[in-house]
Amino acid sequence: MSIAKAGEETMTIGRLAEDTGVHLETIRYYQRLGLMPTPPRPRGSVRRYGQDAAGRLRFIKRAQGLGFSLDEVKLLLDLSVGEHCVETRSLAARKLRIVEDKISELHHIEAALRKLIRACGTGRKGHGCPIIENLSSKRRTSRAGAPQ
Amino acid sequence: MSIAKAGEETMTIGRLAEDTGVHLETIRYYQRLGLMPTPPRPRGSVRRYGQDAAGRLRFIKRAQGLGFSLDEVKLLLDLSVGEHCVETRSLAARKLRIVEDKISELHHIEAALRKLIRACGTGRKGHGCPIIENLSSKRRTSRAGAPQ
DNA sequence: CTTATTCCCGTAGCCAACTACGGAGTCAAG
DNA sequence: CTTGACTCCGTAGTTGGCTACGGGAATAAG
Repeated sequence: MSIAKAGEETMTIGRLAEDTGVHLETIRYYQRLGLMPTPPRPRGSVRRYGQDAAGRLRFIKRAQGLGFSLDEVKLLLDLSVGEHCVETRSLAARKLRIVEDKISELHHIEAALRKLIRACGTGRKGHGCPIIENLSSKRRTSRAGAPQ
Repeated sequence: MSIAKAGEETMTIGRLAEDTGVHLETIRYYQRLGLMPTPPRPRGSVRRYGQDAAGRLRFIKRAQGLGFSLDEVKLLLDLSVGEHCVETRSLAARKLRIVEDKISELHHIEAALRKLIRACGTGRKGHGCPIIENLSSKRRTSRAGAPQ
């Protein structure tokens, strides 16, 4: 993992798309957004991509699946090259806080779902869903508000 | 919590919006989608809302903040009144699976972020971010793919 | 060399989730 | 009973994240 590349740019964009399961047009879209690099075109030829590109794509998709917006993903990626440790650290810390909040809220939902399933299994009907109970109260919001 | 309401519909939609921090137009939008109830208009007057409406709004926003789409939130809300336990149960179970997956992936990110912060704190620069390393590998995806 | 795929790239369309607009109806204060 | 704020409701615009289209350039296969 450490070494690699330098001359391994072998895939065309189509192959890259196929390999990663990311739509070709989406890759080009990411390039426009600056999320994916746009390798230079060898004079009068097509662009080539290596494994690093595939990894980056997978990263984007996973992070996105966790609720990060493309802008946030961009931030995360920028963090990763971190030369300026100060802001990098605070960015990461803020991200961490958000992630922790999400985890804790998800744990609430998880518990509520289990409860619901159990109640449902024992024949208990409606009568006030624990999911609703858990999430519709006014108390501490841990910073809810902005979706995602 | 069990009893309540029945005559407590006191807020106008503007007040409801203010109380919950949800944009007024968004509330009306949710009504159109069937996510929020549209109380009847007292002959020749304005609609009124109670605390239940506020709770429901908070629920929607929280669930959404956890990555549920409005359609999914609708499902969750429908689950909550569950009279038909069979499908309710399977729906809840599927939801639970998704929630668990999200939690586990978030734990990965959390660990990666902590690592990054620590590495950053000890003066270590770039040289391969743990976040990237964690998320860009090809191995098990636990069902990544569809964003959210 | 011809022909079939791909690439390239700009532009346009699509869906979810809002957000804004505008005119007519309501309500609350003075 | 007038005035200013708010509500109603339909329609239209916006943003994020894609996805599709189309014509011309590049390979790749025969």
